Amino acid sequence: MEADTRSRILDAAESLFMEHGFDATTLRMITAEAHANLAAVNYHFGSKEALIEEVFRRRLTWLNEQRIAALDALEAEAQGAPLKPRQIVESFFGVAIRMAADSAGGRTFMRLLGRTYTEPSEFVRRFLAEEYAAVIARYKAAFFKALPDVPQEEFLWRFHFMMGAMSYAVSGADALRILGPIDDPDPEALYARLMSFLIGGLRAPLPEIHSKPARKPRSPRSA
Amino acid sequence: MEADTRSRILDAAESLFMEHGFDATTLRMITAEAHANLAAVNYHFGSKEALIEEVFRRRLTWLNEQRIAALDALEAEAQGAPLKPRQIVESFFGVAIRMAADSAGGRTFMRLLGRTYTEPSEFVRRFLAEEYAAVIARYKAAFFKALPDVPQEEFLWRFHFMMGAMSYAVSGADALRILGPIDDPDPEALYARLMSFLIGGLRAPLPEIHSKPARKPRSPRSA
DNA sequence: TCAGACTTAAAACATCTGTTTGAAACCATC
DNA sequence: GATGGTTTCAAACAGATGTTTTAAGTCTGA
Repeated sequence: MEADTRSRILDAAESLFMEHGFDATTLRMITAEAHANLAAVNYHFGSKEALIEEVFRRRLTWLNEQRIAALDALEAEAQGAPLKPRQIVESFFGVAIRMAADSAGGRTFMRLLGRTYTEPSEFVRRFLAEEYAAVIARYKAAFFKALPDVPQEEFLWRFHFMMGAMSYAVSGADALRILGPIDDPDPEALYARLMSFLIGGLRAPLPEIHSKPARKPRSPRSA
Repeated sequence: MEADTRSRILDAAESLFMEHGFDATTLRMITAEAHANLAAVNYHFGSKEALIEEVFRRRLTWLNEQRIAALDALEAEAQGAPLKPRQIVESFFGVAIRMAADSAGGRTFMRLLGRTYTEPSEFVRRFLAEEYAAVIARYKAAFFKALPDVPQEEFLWRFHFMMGAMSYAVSGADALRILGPIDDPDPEALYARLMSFLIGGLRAPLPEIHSKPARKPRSPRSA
């Protein structure tokens, strides 16, 4: 019934990081929830930083392997022809949404991951960049091939926007409470909704960019 | 040149919160950057929590007033007719993007705000919900009137996705580094890009949702 | 000018932080 | 049963944290 100490610590840390953030979560909170001794974190992982990295690694590696495998399958089937944008979007974000639908721990992890992209802490961002390097390169190439008429810079921003929408999608009802009461999402419906929105945004007409700066209202400096 | 202590503390706190997050930013870091005594924070604001709230309040109040004023103007001009979705989106997110374009402190603040929507800390979320209550109610009403064919729940999710995209848009190049090197955005170009994406997503075809009575996630086929 | 409020300053407060220590407990293998 | 490596445990560590205290400065208005 009880997993080993190492796994219990990872589960507790994942959940608590999600709930309180990295800095506000103390090792004492983690070890208490994991029914482990305080020293166990430093024994099994070496430091709190190393624990944070391991919390991400154990799921993120699998997640990105799934993404690459999905892209491999699509490209094999296409036999060198460009993929449809929708296929690429679905394979990248679909894997994530499916993981978020996993009640076990995937949901907690995806919500944690979503808010970590914009995490201030430098070492976390560097770590994420490394973990993502391979999969991002593959998907960038696939998108550029699928949308040759879209300038690269333009597309990168759209991809960035899509990540933002996805992040909020999995962060779910918590942040949505600002907008008012809403049902907890059925994963299938959430997936359909997000895909529809993402494809709509991705395929939107390219913006006309004027160089002339518009007048802006003055914001308050101090009060 | 030097503002008073209170303002210097607010500016320093805003910048440091943005860079390191709330918990990792200590009062000693803030007062050092503000060239103020450590006790000044508790003297002027009462506590660290109250300081955090004041950092948001001084700009957020103004921001949401601008939003309501923009909506007032649009609705006066329309004389009771529904607004165009694009107008509503532009007035809500345009104000924010314009504030983010302000080099003084608005940019720092908007980036801080963007990542705070998903902030774990309970008291911050409650505070934001209160600050947003009025403006959200107004915009919800305007959107429902402009898009009567879109179910309310559907729209709330799309609004949520839009907030996510906007949050990532202003968080900007930092998070984008994961995707690879990219120029720091010209505010006008960023505004045009985001608007194009948001409108595309908002106007996307409604997803076909195989309705929700299925409580079981991951059930591949059911009615 | 002097009193009284407001503001700054230095130091100390109790508490909490991540980490380390050294000994006990466990557990498979001989 | 003894051995040696692995894992747990309670206790302590040095340092940092938000907050409070007490005293000194600064400004304003009569």
